[in-house]
Amino acid sequence: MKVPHEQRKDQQLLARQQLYQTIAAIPSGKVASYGQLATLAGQTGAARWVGWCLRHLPKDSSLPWHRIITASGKLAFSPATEGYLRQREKLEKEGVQLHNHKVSMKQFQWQTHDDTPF
DNA sequence: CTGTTGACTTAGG
DNA sequence: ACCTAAGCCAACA
Repeated sequence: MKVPHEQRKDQQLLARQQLYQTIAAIPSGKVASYGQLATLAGQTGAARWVGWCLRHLPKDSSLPWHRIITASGKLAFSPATEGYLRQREKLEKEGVQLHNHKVSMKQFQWQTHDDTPF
């Protein structure tokens, strides 16, 4: 039996792993929002937490972090920043085009009907 | 322990 | 369509 402190730590770790797993499940060419991922990872309403996790992502991580955008269809980075350009580059490489700093709703929400892996 | 900050979201103006 | 205010979670000073 662990002390509550450690249980909480384990919970957070588990949540992060679930989040990573969810992110990894995003198909190429599609994108998802922060809040959406938070919900799928069992942390409904924790969009900022998702942002925090991505910010502290290991450099060598192979997660498709670039497929994560805001709920409004825009990139979370400010335009003209390095992060914005990197993400945009990766997205376009996968066929996701940005129209005036925004992503088309069609590529948004990767889980269209019943092909959800959950 | 309070306040701030950040790869966010939603509801109202 | 853009701006604000509140709410959200974790980390840091």
